[in-house]
Amino acid sequence: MQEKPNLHQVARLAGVSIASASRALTGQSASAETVRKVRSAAKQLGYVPDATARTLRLGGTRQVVFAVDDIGNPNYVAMLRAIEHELGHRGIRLSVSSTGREMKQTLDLVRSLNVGVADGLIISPIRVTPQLRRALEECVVPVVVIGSLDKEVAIDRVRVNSTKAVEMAVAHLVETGRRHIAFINGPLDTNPGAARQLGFETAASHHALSYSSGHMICADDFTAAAGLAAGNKLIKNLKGAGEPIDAIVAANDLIGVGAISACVGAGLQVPTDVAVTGIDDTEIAAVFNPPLTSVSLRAAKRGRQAAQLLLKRFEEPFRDPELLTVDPVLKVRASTLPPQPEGTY
Amino acid sequence: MQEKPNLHQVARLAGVSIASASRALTGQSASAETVRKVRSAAKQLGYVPDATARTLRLGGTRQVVFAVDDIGNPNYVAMLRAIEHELGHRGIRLSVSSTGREMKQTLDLVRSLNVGVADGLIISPIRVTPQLRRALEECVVPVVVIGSLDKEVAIDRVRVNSTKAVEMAVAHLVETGRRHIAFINGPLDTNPGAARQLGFETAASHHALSYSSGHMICADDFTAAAGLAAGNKLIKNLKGAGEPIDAIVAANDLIGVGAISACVGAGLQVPTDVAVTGIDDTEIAAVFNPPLTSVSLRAAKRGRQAAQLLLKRFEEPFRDPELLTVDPVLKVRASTLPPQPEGTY
DNA sequence: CTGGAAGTTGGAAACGTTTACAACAAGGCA
DNA sequence: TGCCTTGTTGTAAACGTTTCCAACTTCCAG
Repeated sequence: MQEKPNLHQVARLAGVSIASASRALTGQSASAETVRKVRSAAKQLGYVPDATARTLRLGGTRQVVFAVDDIGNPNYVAMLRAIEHELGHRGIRLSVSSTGREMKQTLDLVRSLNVGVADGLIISPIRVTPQLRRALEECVVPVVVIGSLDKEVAIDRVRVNSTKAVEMAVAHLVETGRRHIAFINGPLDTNPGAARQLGFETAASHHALSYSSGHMICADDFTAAAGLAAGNKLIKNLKGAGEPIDAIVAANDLIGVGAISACVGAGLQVPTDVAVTGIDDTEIAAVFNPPLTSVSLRAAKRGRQAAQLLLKRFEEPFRDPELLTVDPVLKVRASTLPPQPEGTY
Repeated sequence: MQEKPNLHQVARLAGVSIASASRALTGQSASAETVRKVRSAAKQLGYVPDATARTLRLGGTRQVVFAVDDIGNPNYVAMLRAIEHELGHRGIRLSVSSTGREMKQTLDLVRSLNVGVADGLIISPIRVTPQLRRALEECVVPVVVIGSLDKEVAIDRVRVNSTKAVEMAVAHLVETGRRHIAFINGPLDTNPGAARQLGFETAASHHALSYSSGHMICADDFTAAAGLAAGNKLIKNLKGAGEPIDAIVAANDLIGVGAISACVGAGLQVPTDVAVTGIDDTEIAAVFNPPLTSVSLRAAKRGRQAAQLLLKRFEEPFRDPELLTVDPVLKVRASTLPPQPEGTY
């Protein structure tokens, strides 16, 4: 820890005015001699310009905030990496905020942007209240939303059809011979939860699957631990009701992983007895035991696109808001191998 | 997006000087009448004080940076949560930086602190070069290191004995009847990698285990994918050499998870044929299939302590640097059940 | 030799806030 | 009444930077 010198001291040491010192360092018009003197003085003192003062003068911290509910979810980590990559080489720092389930924290965060902490916000909220929507609309810096917003608002947005993702998962299970499919969702009061619920019900009726309310259960959140708990409960309930299942669709990979553990704990083989699918296609899916079939929601691509939208808006603040949509893609792995390997026919 | 009003406008609307306006809002001496007028004017305009200007005047952005190599590692997420919790209710924002394996990025980050972007840094580096050590020493803001630093430097630090953690893992395996133990480490040029290597070799000789160099392999990094690749290679090598193993110690949970997948892929049952242990006791350990025995390195506790050290240093900038040590604890799960259940004796 | 162009320089203002200081009013006490 | 205390207010300086503007030098063409 050392005291940091300021431009006055550099200028004094170089024997020039602070205006000249500033120009010499920022590369404005200055004589070669002045530049040399100032550079040398700056180096000698270890001078670095103060970011706060510069920000105040210039307007614009070169910082963007990325806000998610749970940074522990690998899905968001994938987004984060993509955003960081996109913004990083433009000299923009990324500040990550894991807001958790407290809506107040999220609101505080958005409001804190109004005090000039950052130049922009990329947010992927799972719960959207009217307050949050208003806060986002009224934000003094550009906002890009990854996900849903219920009502149309004039904000740049990247979305993915996760309803369709669930439908794809169900279709895949049906195609590989499963008919008794259960669904472990996340909380229904979240946007992803609601969309996926719709997807399951649509697909179930489309494929004329018979299912009862006992086939659907909601985990407390989108984590593996919650998935395990919900999976245990689901299996117990269905066993009690005498309704066997041969497949589980999980609302995301973490829940899916928890569900597999629940199956194994209950003595059910995956995929022999029960097939399991996840959603998100996170890193864990490929290395789980067995590897988890999952529907990719293209987190990295969405992150990249969100960053690009934000950059575009920096350039042209008054563009019409844009809505980008990416399509889910199915990744088949061992957790949904057919009960009798197809090769045996 | 709206234009943001400043204090001048509030003062003008309230019919007072900006000094009075500032005092009224910050709660200094001001008459009830003035406070009322200013408050009302501020609310009417939607005024929020500008953080940059305030920072410039007051000194001190209320922001701290947390830097890690890979935010995708749940271990760091646990630290992050603890730090955020500790700093959050003191009104300090936490900015997360995932520096990746590029040393240059880390150096840039540390240097960027010298421009006044944040008031402090908590860093958990896995590779420490002399340059990095120097940059940390010369940093103008307080730094707390979670992890090793090779040489003693005058910086607050929280450490854990991960050498001992590996020894505990090996001891546990030996106690449960394993004798042919392999080790999948992370990169040896990292501090955790080096410490764990030492731990394995110490423990192996202490328990008089016979092992060849073929029993030790290094994954490319501390991820599950690298663990899977290394696990595959390890199994193939040992099979080629005709050296069977009955246990694998992995340098962290992600590698451990990858190792289990490798075993399963090679037709080895876990824990019946091969026991596997991880390190870190991250969330994934409890929900994996089978649940992974792991040695907790108390990530949350270390994060909390690091945050507290930083806060203490804010209070007293010239305290002597402190070194806190936490002890690892073993969490036994199904991945190391003895080959013959102990109950059968 | 003079006028202007081109290039360089320093003074001072600005960004938006907080606060030291002085001025002022009101009130109490001798 | 005069003096001191107490409380409130406004002016102005400060934080560290960038940049407008005017002044200065140098040089060249007329």
